[in-house]
Amino acid sequence: MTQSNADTSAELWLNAAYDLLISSGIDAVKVMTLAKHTDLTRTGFYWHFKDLNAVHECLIDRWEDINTGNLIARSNAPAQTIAEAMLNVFDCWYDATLFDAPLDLAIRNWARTDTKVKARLDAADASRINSLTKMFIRFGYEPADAEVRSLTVIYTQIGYISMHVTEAPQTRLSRAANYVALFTSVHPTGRDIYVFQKRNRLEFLPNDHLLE
Amino acid sequence: MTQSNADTSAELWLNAAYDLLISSGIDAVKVMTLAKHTDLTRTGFYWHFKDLNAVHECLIDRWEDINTGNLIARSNAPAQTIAEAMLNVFDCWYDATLFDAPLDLAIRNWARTDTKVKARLDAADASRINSLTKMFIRFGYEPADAEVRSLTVIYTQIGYISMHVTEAPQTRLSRAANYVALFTSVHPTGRDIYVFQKRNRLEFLPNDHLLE
DNA sequence: TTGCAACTTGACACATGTGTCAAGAAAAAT
DNA sequence: ATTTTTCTTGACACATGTGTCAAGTTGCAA
Repeated sequence: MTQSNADTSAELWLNAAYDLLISSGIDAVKVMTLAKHTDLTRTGFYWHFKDLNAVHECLIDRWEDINTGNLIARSNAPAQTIAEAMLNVFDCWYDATLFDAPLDLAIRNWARTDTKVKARLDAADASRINSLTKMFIRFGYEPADAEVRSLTVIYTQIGYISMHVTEAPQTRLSRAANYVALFTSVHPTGRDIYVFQKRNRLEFLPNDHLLE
Repeated sequence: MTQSNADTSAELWLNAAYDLLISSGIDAVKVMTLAKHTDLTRTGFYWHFKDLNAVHECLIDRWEDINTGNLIARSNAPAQTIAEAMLNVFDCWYDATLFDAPLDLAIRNWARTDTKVKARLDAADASRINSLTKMFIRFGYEPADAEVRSLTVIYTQIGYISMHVTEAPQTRLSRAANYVALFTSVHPTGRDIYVFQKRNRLEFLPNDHLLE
């Protein structure tokens, strides 16, 4: 599935590495295994990459760019209210192109055994929390309060991923409003939810009554 | 730390395997590595165990006995009210001898790559949920409702473990009442909390006003 | 003191994995 | 038409890991 849109064969190798990392963890990402999955020869790998570690670096870079990158970008998106700002961040959990949850989980498992990865994960978590904290502060929250709220957002999201929860789209959407209320202590307006729903191309459910 | 109370050297091997599983995952549990950690020789391992797989089985058995075993036992403990029954189950999250959270997490990661372990994990989860569901049903909950509540209990707990959350004892205790209320829709009495607190030898906080 | 349980030492055969190298083949670019 | 990029084939040296075996040691126990 991921191999389909590969321009170069370097991307083929990378995509195979990505698939294996997601499905079986970093210990499964081996040159021999990658060769089987790409239908290329083992030695050809070394034409593209110095060694296995080079691919490892690429995987972490991809994760950092997509996940931490987009989370920070969404927390800096312009908004009139904190509810609107929070829903901007929520895009990450509703749009798979903005936040790769399986990759985040795989990186977290990898970090359990690799100190270098652990260091980059800790740095990423710190900058994610920092960016969210700044968002809350922009909307008038006290710094200490803002940080606790940011931690709660991050913890809840990581817990959700770890549990591999699968909810029906309706369930997910209906909960979004509750989570916003929980995290910000401000109830999103019907308009906020409508815009969020439309932006994420979620199914239109019979909840137009939410509109003001 | 775990090696201290080992009677036989078979237990020494098992404890080393346990420590490695917890800290670095099942891929780190190798005969050579175990030999280094036990200060025994590699070949001596085969005097006690048929092969590596035998130790793997022992680890899963230990996990099943302690975690699934105690969870089911606590959900069957006698209680007057559902709040009391729920707090009986909560003992597992507050008493490390009743439920080994790091082991549960390690087994869950292992199950991601090993289908046999996945099968045993699924079976364990099913019987945990089944036992909790029966508990709710005993106290008059509708079967469908009882199952959703059981799932919520399990999911919350697994999420908590996955996040490696560390809370101050006061925080943990104060949240227990909230969780009971959330899971059962019944507020525990001051007496319930007092008994739970005493049973788990938690610090006595200035909350005697909770008593009826 | 005899014997067994609990090891150690050192070897062997085997599998899987890494990284390198030399000699090519196939296709695309110039 | 020739060069360059993108590979393949097959080999080599090496490391790490598994499982087995033969022969010897150590310490406790009957």
